[in-house]
Amino acid sequence: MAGRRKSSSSPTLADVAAHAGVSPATVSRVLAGNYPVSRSANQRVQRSIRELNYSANTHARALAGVQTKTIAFILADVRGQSFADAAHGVEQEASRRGWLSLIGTTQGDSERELALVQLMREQRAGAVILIGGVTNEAADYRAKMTDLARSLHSAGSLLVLCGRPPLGDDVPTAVIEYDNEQGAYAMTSHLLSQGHRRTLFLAGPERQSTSMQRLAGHRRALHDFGVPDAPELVEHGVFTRASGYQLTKNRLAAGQDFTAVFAATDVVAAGVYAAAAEFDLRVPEDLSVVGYDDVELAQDLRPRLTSVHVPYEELGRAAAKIALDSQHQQLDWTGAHRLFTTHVVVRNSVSRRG
Amino acid sequence: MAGRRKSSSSPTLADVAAHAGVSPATVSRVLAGNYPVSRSANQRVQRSIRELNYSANTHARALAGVQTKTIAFILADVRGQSFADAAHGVEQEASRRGWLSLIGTTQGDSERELALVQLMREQRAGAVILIGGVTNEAADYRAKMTDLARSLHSAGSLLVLCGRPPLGDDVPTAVIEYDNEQGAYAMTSHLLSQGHRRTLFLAGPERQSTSMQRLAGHRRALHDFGVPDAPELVEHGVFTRASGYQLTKNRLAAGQDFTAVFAATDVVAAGVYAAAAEFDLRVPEDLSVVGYDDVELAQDLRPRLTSVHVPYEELGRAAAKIALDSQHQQLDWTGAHRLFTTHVVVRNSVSRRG
DNA sequence: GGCAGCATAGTTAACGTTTTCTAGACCGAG
DNA sequence: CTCGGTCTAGAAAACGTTAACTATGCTGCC
Repeated sequence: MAGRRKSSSSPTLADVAAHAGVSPATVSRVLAGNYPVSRSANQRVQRSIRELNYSANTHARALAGVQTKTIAFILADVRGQSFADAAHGVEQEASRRGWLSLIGTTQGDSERELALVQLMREQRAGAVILIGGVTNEAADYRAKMTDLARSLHSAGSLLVLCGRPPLGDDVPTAVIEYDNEQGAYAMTSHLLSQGHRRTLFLAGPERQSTSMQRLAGHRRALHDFGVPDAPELVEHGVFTRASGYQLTKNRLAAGQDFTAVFAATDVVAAGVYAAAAEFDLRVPEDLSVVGYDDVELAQDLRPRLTSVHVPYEELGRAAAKIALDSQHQQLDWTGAHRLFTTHVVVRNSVSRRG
Repeated sequence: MAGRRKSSSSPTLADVAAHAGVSPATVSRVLAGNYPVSRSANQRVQRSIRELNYSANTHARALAGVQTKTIAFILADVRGQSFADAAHGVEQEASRRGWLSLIGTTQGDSERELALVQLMREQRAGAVILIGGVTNEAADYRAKMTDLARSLHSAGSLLVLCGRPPLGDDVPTAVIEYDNEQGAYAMTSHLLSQGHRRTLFLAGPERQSTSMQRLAGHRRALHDFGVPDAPELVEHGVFTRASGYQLTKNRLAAGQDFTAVFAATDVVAAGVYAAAAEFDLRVPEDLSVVGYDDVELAQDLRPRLTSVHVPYEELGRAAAKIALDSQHQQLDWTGAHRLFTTHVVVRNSVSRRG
């Protein structure tokens, strides 16, 4: 039992100092390079660092007041193309400025989401970007997230909400949204203009904001074109290929009573294609299909998928930019609210009807 | 100048203690729940925590010796389906055990990769998982990564190499690989058995391990079938759709002298499809195409893409499992070497020739 | 009624940095 | 030569926790 120190622990700054025959302060100075150190001392320290394979302890450093330039990006699932694109945008902008970005995933669980934000706050991240619709609108969730936003803000950090509704006017966050309602409106208008009067809408989860907004846009377009509301033409599922496949398959098995399918997401549309193929329905001759997000996949589906383009990568870059500006240049982006527009990209998955 | 403390900083444990009228130790005990605290003190502390909106400082905590249950997963680009799947596997396994997983991206830059591993080591991550082929085999890179592996190991952590070659027998890492050479061998054998004698191989970067392994398997199969080596039938690019598209387009413009294309990756194959369509070539009648990875996209391409299946998600789970076991149960996984097998999934993108 | 033992509480020394503050040494100028 | 300055270097006080010690009432037992 030779002392309490674990034999496996890393060398500390003090170890390096002892090895080099200088004081800890000098080592720290060599590391930081913000204070004159004599040539000889500098060299000895450098050598000791190399020989001991020393690496500074971030925690101690952070505790002593040095900001760790880290920005957190939180999403439901990395496997979704759209948010992966956004993550890439964040990463791009962050690394351009010498910041590190870390990605955390929630699996759509709002508990996990709260826990992650909480953790990032504890880790004193420079900013936390939350992307993706919010599912659980329980007052409890809102209250907790509001607390976290305030807490982050008062710690000099910033919560950026991306693609989700603001928490409230008095909550210190920046908000970046893209137009779900308008995009869906435009897409449904397109379908209607092509003569489609009965469109199956494959929505996402029933209480999910993105899903609800897209559905709302769809409904508004129907209304504006004087097409009666048909609740039986809306199905709720999740944003996966399997969900799109299963839902469509069930509908087709029950007898097709629609000429088009508006999938809430491109990957859901891929599932629709698969189901249609199983029933020997040709797209778009027998069934028109449209999606949302306009990810790369939309161009690989045959026929190419008509979709609503969302500039995810740019969205991510913008979020990172706001987050980092609020840090660096002391600009106050709190309360900033940006809205990205979306537009329909017409390809070959819609036929003319009527 | 009222004191040095930033007015915007978070409340500390001491603040909570003062507010609740107890000592810091008591607050810490309430938080940790590992020591008896009277009912009344407990309640007062809980209230103070809520009222001050207190959140513990991870850095201080970590410094005091509490392990932050964090595992890092480092890859080139989140936008790639395959590694995103692996990331999901890691995340699944980690969260199942109450660990947090963080994802960092390198953009294929080995400098950034080293920096990230270094950072994770500084952050005292419980384990670091590195996935994806290694590009830069410069001795310098190997030396530095070896140092980091040793350093992580001596700090009680573990470096897990996933889908990349080991650093050496005496370097303390765990290695998980999937068979690139064998998979490519099997795929090329399949093409040969269908009568294809001239196959364009779209490799990845020239010095990238995954790319080189797949190419090696391809070559070995050619050799075993007595097909002469044709260096002009190998093109190097990157693992993106755009790269596959451009390379194929150039080749087709120069005059087609091959009956099949073996794309190093499914998304590269998607680019091949696009280029073929532009030249009015039907797949597979005019041109056979195969890929590697077997991501979801392979089923959405038309015709469905024949590909080599790699169990990425399982790979991620296995990596996380090893990483966490080495932490929790004190098992020593150093030196572990697991090899996942791959297999050809035959779909409709290959026609019979000759 | 003194005292072991228990349930609580507080004190204080880490943990590994950074950063003020203090202090020697050396230098040229008056 | 003595006196401001300029360079370097070290000492020591943070930073916010945790955990090992101490300390204080009590309870109940001989």
